[in-house]
Amino acid sequence: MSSADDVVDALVRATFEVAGVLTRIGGEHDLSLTQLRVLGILRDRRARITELAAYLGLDKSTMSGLIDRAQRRGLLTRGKNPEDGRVVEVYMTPAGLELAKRVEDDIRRALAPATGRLDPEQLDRLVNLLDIVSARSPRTRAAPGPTAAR
Amino acid sequence: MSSADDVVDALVRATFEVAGVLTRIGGEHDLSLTQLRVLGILRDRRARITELAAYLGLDKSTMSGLIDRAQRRGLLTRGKNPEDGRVVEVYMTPAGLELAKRVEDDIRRALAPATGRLDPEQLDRLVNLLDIVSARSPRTRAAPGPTAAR
DNA sequence: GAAAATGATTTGTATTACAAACCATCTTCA
DNA sequence: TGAAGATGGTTTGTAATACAAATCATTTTC
Repeated sequence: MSSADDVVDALVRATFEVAGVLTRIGGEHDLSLTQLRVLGILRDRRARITELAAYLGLDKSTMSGLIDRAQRRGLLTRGKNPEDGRVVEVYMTPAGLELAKRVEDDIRRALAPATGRLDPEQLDRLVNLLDIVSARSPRTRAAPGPTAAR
Repeated sequence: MSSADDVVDALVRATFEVAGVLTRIGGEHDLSLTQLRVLGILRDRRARITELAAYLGLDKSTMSGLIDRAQRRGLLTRGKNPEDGRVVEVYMTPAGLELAKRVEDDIRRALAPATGRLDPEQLDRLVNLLDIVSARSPRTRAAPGPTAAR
């Protein structure tokens, strides 16, 4: 059985490919891959430093610096937690949200040639398969209709 | 149509997940994600500095340093090109090949829980879909037999 | 209320990355 | 042929990323 090996190859290849696109698009907005992720996470919620660090698998000191620079650029803000004086909550500024939206659009545009090679059924299948791989199954989709057999 | 958006989400999520695994496994062997890629590329062929840089989307000066450190660790070697005195060819040492193999095994092991959630047919489908996304279609597989409909 | 734990920042060091300047080796072509 | 330009790498300088250890401030625990 070579499929198990093949899928690792394919996953790794796709990973580097997508990561390359993300790095390029991020770079066009002066954002590193990590900063891109931070913006992505903070798009719809605030989070504390340690929480972000744990989620991204980074040291809290690394996170501190990352937040510093993004804050200096006016993309996000540090706030206090009224319940616990030690905690720092991070959330996006309007400018940050604006940038995040632009970047997201660019990413969709940049990946369109790749995803565009798939027909709707294949798209659906790929989403489902990736969700399984990411241990996110099953996806709560907009259309709860008859999704391909699973 | 939300599939086109969903697939970007799924791809990005899977990318960060796989990249996280690669970063972790690499780290266990004191290898950055980039160094991991370099080893992966040089596993079965030699390459010149500029070639590697172009392939990885890095500056040649970055590549130079990367090679420096890997060479200092005894993982790879710089050689001359007899046809063109300017060119530096890079290739793995036995120790580098050894390490690359160990890392690859570890990566397969680390991804096994994720890929293991797929049955053989799903594995096959995922490989094919990812290959299409990576503009690599169709894959020349070990088993040229009746692959699932495409 | 002192000691321990927690959340974040600071400091120091290595790596990654880019750009510009530089050196050596081809290539071109006058 | 021999100077000018192009090409392939390295060096140097700077910034960002990342970790670890030390530090500071604020809870929590006993």
